Amino acid sequence: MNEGVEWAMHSCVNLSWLPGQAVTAKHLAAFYDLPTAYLNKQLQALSRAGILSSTSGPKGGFQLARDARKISLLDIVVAIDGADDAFRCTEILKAGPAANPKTDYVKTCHISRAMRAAELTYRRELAGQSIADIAEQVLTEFPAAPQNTRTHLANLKS
Amino acid sequence: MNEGVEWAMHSCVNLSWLPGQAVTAKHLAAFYDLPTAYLNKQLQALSRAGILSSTSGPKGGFQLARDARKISLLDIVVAIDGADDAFRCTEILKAGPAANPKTDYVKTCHISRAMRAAELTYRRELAGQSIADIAEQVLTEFPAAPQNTRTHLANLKS
DNA sequence: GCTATTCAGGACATTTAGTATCCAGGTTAT
DNA sequence: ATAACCTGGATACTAAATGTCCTGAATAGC
Ligand code: SF4
Ligand code: SF4
Repeated sequence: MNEGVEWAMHSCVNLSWLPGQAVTAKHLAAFYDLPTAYLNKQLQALSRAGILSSTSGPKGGFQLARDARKISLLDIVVAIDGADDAFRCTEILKAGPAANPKTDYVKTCHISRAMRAAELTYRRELAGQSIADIAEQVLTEFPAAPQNTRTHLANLKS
Repeated sequence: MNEGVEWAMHSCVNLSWLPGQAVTAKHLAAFYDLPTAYLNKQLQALSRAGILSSTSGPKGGFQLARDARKISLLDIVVAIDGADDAFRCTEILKAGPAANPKTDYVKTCHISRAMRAAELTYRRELAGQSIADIAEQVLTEFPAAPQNTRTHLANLKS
């Protein structure tokens, strides 16, 4: 899985501590010492997916485009890593004894179906977890986290 | 995910139609028109994992090392694709405001935990499906499948 | 208007992982 | 002895992930 997924999730949690405030890609990158230009690409992907909203110009940056409760971990995975399944059925059955060009083996093959079923449970689990859920868990364990994040970012700005 | 997983699963189902019979890598490859040497590597991995047993020499080949009911889809995925999670926590928190070299973020980070939980449901689903289950489903839908597989292989031998 | 800041995104370059081939060595049935 | 077959290392090729750079467009502040 693309490493940017991790960066994106962390960045979204951080942004959830700063509602309505635009944060530049440079600052989000400096936060975890990530390559700015590359993180920027991931943020653009989140923006295209409607998870973040961006504003150009000075005082511009990124912020959550909607309530953190409405942003699931699956949303982020799909935005960064694509919607493809990990298991790719290449329909090798087309060369086997039951070959039939008209058959869609992705749907009929039982192996393909079993793998797809597993992926669906994976996605269902991720869809049930939102950025707000994560933020709430962090808040419970580390009540100072939001303030720490804000001051850390403020120090970067200096 | 490694393409060999699909080859391996298909090959295992085929082998389940021929219990106690050794089938060469060449024939298993010809069955679906796969690159022999490369499929051979996957079969070796299955062999090292104890899923297949191999015999050298003429009349040699591969066969299931244990009852197909005891071979789960997860066993095959792990043997071919490794046991690593798709989501790799690179512990970027170590560069953040709460940095603490002693902390194992893989275990403490809530994002890491959420992703791990999803992977576990994925694995549980795959662990619950065996090669025998797949073979049984195929048999129900296509009662002639085992015989077709055997004759197809026999024709390749000629 | 001018300038500095920032996002948007295409064009690369680099690195890593997946795919594929080949060969030399060991095993075994005939 | 020979031919068939697995084992595993070495190597090449290809695709994908990772990372950098540069141009262009938007915009806040002066
Ligand atoms: S998973 Fe099923 S449909 Fe896909 S290539 Fe394998 S056998 Fe064919
Ligand atoms: S899993 Fe959590 S702790 Fe680990 S690197 Fe990702 S965000 Fe940081």
